[in-house]
Amino acid sequence: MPELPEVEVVRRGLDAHVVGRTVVAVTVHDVRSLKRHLPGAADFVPRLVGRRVDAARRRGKYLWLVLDGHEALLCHLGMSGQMLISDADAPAPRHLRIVLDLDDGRQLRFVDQRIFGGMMLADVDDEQVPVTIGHIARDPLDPAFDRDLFAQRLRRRRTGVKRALLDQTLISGVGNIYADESLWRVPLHYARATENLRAKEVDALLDHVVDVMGEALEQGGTSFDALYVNVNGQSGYFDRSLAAYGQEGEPCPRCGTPIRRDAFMNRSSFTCPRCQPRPRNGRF
DNA sequence: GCTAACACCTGCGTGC
DNA sequence: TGCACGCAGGTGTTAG
Repeated sequence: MPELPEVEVVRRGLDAHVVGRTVVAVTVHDVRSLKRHLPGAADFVPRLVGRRVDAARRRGKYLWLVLDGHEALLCHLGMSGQMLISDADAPAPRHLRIVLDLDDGRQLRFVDQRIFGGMMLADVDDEQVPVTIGHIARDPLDPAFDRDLFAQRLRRRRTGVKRALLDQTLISGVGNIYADESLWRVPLHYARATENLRAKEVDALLDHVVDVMGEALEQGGTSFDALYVNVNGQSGYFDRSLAAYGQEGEPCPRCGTPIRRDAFMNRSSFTCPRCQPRPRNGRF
């Protein structure tokens, strides 16, 4: 499931293989991957053909290729999206949705099993950020990320700390995996009320978010199956380092208590019941 | 304005 | 063997 480190691995691959190339043809195999491009494939294809890719950029889990002119090809990988660089004659993978033929004879292929991701063309602002993601907050690996502003906004919220971490308008790039890992490291229970968090706890939480994502990035991201891969189709190794996420019943690496799984926001939360006790007045 | 619930979507694993 | 169902979860929309 691509979160910030996985998306950054893909961005680096695009930076190496796609920047400087020109799109010579576009094939849309499944229009559902263009559901955020409201004018549809009939508009998407001719607008993209002939465009040169000037840069590969990212904010949180959003990824975009800056095109010549004031436009970008914006992409979100959703839960199962992949951006693969392939030779044009390589066999088409299952769930191939969109293909960009490049001027070096290779293809940029968008593969997405569950179709939660997609592509769209968008205008960019003066900082070359697509205007359609103007509401997405900066991510904690962004040099311009403002820690004080984040802490201020977090403590104004009236919700649980994990719910806030997953809110991309407050802080971007954090998904279920890294939220659970960061909270385990502090340690904090996911239901701790944001308004009761102490400044030191917010500070520690941010430090751990940055650390856990940095470590994941060094290991090429997290992979539980073949769904997350870099542009060359290779998986990362960070799943071998997870302390809490997906470890139900396994001993907590800190105290040995079995990790517990709770239903949370139609998904799962993993905590150590001893290190991360449930708060009395928690918010879910 | 803020928060929470829900729909979207497919493949895999499990139980019957 | 085949079917039904639950689960995985990021984002946008809608309701309160």
